[in-house]
Amino acid sequence: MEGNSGGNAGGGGGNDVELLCKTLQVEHKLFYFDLKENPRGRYLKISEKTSATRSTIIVPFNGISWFLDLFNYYVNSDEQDVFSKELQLDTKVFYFDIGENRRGRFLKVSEASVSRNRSTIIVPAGTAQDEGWAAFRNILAEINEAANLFILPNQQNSESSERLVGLSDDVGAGFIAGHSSHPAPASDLNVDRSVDMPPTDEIGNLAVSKVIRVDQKRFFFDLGSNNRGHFLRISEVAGSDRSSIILPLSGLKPFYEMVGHFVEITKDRIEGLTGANVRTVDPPQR
DNA sequence: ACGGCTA
Repeated sequence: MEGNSGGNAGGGGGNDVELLCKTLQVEHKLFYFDLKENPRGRYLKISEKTSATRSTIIVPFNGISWFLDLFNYYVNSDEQDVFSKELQLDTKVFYFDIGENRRGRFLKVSEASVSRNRSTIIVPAGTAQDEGWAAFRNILAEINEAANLFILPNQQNSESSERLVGLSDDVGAGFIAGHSSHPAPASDLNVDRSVDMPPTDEIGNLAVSKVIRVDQKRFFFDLGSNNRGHFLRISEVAGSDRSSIILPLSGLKPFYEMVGHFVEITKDRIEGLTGANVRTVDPPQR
C-alpha cells in the first residue's frame, strides 16, 4: 500500500521527486531504497516490507556515506567484536544493534527523532557470510556513488565533513576499564559517564535511560519515581523474558560499592573481557 | 515461509 500518505500532511513526502530507486530482497524481506528530493533537500528513504509489515526510516542525504561505512563495519568485523553504534545526523539518532534469535543474526537499525515515533528496520545477516548485510551495503554503495553525481561542485563544500560529527563508538564503557594497564580504581567504575545526574527534584521527570548488553542479555537502567520516592529500575531482558529489580536511590551507593567489591575480587578473571556495551537510549514514554 | 525489535 504505497499510497497511504496521499495528502502529504505534515511532510509525508508523497510528492517528493524520486531520483533513484532500488530494491533488494533478503530472505523473504524486501527492502526499498528511494533517493528523493524535495524543496528542503535530499534524503534516502529505506523501507522494509514483509507480507504483513512495512517499516521505513529516513536517512538525511549527508548520512548515506555514514550508513555505508557502518554496514561495511558490520560486514567486515568478526562476530565477536562488533558493537552497537550510534549515528547522530541533524536532529535524528540512528541506533545500530546486532541481535540474534532462532531465525539467525540480524542488524536492527532504529531511527529516533524528537517528533516522530521511533521506526526500525531489521536486516537479516543472511545465511552465508553476512551476505544479506553485504548486499545491503552494496546497494548503499551504489546509491552513494550515484548520489555524488547529483552533487554539484559548489555543493560539496557545504556538505563536507566538519558538520558530520556524531559517529560514536560505545565500546568499552562497561564496568571494566578496557585495556588500561593499571587496575581501575573505584572512581573509574562509572557507568554513567555521558549523562549528568539531574538534581534530585528533577529525576522523576527526566527519565534517564541506559542499556548495557552482556552476551545475549540486555540490562536497562531507568530512573523513575513513585509515591515512595525515587528509584533506579534495572531490568534484565533476554528474548521475551524480562525481570526487574527496583532499587531506591538510597541504596544506589551501597549497591555500587558492592558491585565494585565484586569487580575487585574477580578482576583477574574478567580482565580483558569486553562483553558490556553502554549506550544512551531514548527516555521511555510513560 | 519466516520474523526479529522495550516504538
